[in-house]
Amino acid sequence: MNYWLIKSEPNVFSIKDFQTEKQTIWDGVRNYQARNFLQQMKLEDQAFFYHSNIKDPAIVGIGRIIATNSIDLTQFDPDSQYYDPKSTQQNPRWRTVKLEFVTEFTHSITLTILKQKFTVEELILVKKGNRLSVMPILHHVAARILELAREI
DNA sequence: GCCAACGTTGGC
DNA sequence: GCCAACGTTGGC
Repeated sequence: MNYWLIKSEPNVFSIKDFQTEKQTIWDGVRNYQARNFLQQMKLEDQAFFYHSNIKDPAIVGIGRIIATNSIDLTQFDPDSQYYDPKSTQQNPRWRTVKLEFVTEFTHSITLTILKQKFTVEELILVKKGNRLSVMPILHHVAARILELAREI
């Protein structure tokens, strides 16, 4: 079982929304590196849920992968903001996964804390200017994040 | 709201 | 294939 981190702007989709809706399709990813990581996700992998683009960005909870490597249908929808006119049904560009809500941390782990606890090599998230919205998390880093979620 | 960092686009 | 211009992300 592997760990990932996915970013979401809480104004758009928050951990509370996730909890309420129980499941969500992680569509709209339009970055090749992030797409490739989405494709590598396996059933039962877990994803740390990160709130970005707010005053105190933080890891706020966890989701679990319940469907892998699905076609992202929004790429074919001209009315979607994620519409990609260059993608074809024969050769779809963009993939997605389905996630199930697992937990919201009682104490979220802020970016400030993450920067104190982890190096850029351990956790690319803490690198200045990093914009990757889907990334793998090393096992030992995941274990320490889970500890932090209990300790704080 | 600013702007650094980065990815993408398109002219050449 | 290079790279300037542009658009977006996201921390601050």
